[in-house]
Amino acid sequence: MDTKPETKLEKNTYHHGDLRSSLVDAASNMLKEGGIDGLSLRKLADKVGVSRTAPYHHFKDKNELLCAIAEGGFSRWQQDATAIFNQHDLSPREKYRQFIQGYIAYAADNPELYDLMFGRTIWKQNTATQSLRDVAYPSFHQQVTMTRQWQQQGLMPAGEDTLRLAQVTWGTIHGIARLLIDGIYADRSHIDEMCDCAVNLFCSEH
Amino acid sequence: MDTKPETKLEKNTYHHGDLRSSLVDAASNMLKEGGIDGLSLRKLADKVGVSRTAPYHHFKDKNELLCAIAEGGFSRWQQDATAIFNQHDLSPREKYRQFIQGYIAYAADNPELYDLMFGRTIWKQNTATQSLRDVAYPSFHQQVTMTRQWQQQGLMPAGEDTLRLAQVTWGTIHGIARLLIDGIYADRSHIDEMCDCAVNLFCSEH
DNA sequence: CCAGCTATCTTGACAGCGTCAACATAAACT
DNA sequence: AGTTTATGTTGACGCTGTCAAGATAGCTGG
Repeated sequence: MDTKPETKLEKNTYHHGDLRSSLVDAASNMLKEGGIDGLSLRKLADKVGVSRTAPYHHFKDKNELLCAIAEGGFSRWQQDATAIFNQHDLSPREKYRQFIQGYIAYAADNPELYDLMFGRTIWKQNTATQSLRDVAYPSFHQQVTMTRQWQQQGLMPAGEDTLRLAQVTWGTIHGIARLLIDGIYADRSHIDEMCDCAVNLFCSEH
Repeated sequence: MDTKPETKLEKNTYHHGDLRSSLVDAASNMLKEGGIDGLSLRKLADKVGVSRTAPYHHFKDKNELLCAIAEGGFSRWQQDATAIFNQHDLSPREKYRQFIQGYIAYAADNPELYDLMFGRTIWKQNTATQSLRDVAYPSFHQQVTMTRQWQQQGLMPAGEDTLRLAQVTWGTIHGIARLLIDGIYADRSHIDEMCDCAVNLFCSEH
């Protein structure tokens, strides 16, 4: 035999030692390649070098694995987002522009991951893990919090109900992201112009 | 045997007679029930009363069947849309409000169909049938045409590039529709308020 | 130090899926 | 009437997710 995949610290033991995170890592790559449907638990197990059913000792089913992947996606996006928000010396309007540009860029760079994070596979079926919820819900809620702030800064119309405004503005960037990653708008080259257009519509005159 | 599904005009012949449209009909229902993944060609054939592979004489593969279903979805939406546009005695603003409300209502009433029509299954994989393209592309393009008209009517900002504006406004209603049918915004009860909010953002003062 | 418990990994099996190949039937055309 | 063509059938293959049962190894208590 001896055909096990070698890593630096390969122990080649019966027990893998760190299978769970290895699975999430490899699965994230597989997701990137072939999307949710292209992510096969059997191929995944094969890639990591364990038997078909080994993953089932770390994830109840495919859904739980997907939730784990999505969780990582939310964490990384949260980092990107706070990096944008923490920038100084930027007008609120410019900061908002960068935010939605960064949002769509994240989606465009990780289309399959975005589809997993904000797609129906997890949310429509209502199969989100608790730990995924713990990461995702704050991310959803942040959109409302930020919207309130933007209203207070005079960037967005104060007259509108904050929740509705957040839903519409997030809906917009989500919709643009989806049109992009779903292949309806093929070219990324116009993203910037679209973001500018959205900012013009949503934000009061500079 | 005699277990064939009976219809009024049941001929019980070897040849079905109208299998193709029967398949599309039954498949549309199945889609409504279980979504794209829940639509199984084998169950479908069983439901219609033919053998597993009979559908393959009418559709090259599952994708072609899906395209045929989507085609019907576009036709029906086109009817709804023109009905809205043909209304008289309505201000442009009110007409636009009814349009986006109707759009989202159509999506909410036919979530799985909408997912098929505007989802990645068909467009990302670039597997749309020619006849589907012939129905879908005009529908996409209409959004631009209407946007230009709305700009000329003074409803939407004339300064913005028409194509970008169309992309952003369509992106918005598409995004809201998706958030709704993907189970991220669970309740339909706030649709009207969201539409009002969107109209306020996009359209100049009445 | 060793017995036993538990976590982990294995092979075997099953039902469901889309789809190809080969064959059967009926209708349509020459 | 005879042949082609359209449409239906059964059989088979490889893929999928997942359950059940058995094997191994590491941990924990006596």
